[in-house]
Amino acid sequence: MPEGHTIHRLAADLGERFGGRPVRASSPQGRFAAGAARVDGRTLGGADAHGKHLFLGFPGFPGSGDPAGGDWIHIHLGLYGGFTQGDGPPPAPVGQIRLRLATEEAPRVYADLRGPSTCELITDEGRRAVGERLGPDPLRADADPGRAWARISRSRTTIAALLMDQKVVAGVGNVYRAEVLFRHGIDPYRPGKDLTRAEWDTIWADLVELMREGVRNNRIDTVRPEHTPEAMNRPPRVDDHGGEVYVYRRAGMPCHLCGERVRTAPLAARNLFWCPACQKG
DNA sequence: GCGGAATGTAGAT
DNA sequence: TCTACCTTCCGCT
Repeated sequence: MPEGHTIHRLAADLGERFGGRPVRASSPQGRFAAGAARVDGRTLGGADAHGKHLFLGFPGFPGSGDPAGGDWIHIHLGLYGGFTQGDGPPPAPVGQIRLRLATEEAPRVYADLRGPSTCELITDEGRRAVGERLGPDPLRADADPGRAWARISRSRTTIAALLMDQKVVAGVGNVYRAEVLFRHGIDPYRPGKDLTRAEWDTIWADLVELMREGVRNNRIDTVRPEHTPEAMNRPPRVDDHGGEVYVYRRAGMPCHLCGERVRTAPLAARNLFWCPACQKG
């Protein structure tokens, strides 16, 4: 599930449902028991996302004397973590629930977190430190694409690997990297230093649009209007990811634009997908 | 029911 | 470059 759009959507949803309200926090599974106990009963100040990192903020108690005063729950979903949200009282826990959030006052809502690679309690300073390790996030208003360009333009590493490096750009995952390179006809194996500034600016602007759309729809759609199944009179994609894409997980199938077979190869520990005919630039 | 892969990353080697 | 993490879902038997 999780590329940056998923995390930003979660931050928005959790902030809307729990923000400004006292929240019961627990760890039915037990692995986050101490952290949950520390924030249990406190008011959620807000939820924030940077790249694939989610932060739930619990301001310090008034008059507690804490200098910064806050605690954050820092969550990273990893490859298969996820939230299950619902209305009403939370059901009896099923399976391994690392963190359960619930309200006791109406409207009652709950959220269960399973399988995250990270779920830890951090301070304001810790929150800042995580942010400083990450590159600009196309979904954040404070993002500076120039910071990413400074690294890309000096690097012999392939653009496909650079896009997946969270220190360079935060929030892009395997689907967005494959799709954005296809959309601009860029050979995924081109070294970063061979890109032009104009190409990078175009890629960045496209990521901003695609990922915002991803937050809105809670899924990844990258196919332009003229290439949708309806527009091209082809069958829609049928798999669990939902969205329409050009090349991601379409290895061996014909390219929607030229009919060439989509290729796949491991790159930066993941399977890269691309069309060798359309992506020669 | 089992094996494998998956929108990810840290840490060891 | 490899392994561990540890959940879900798919396809195959």
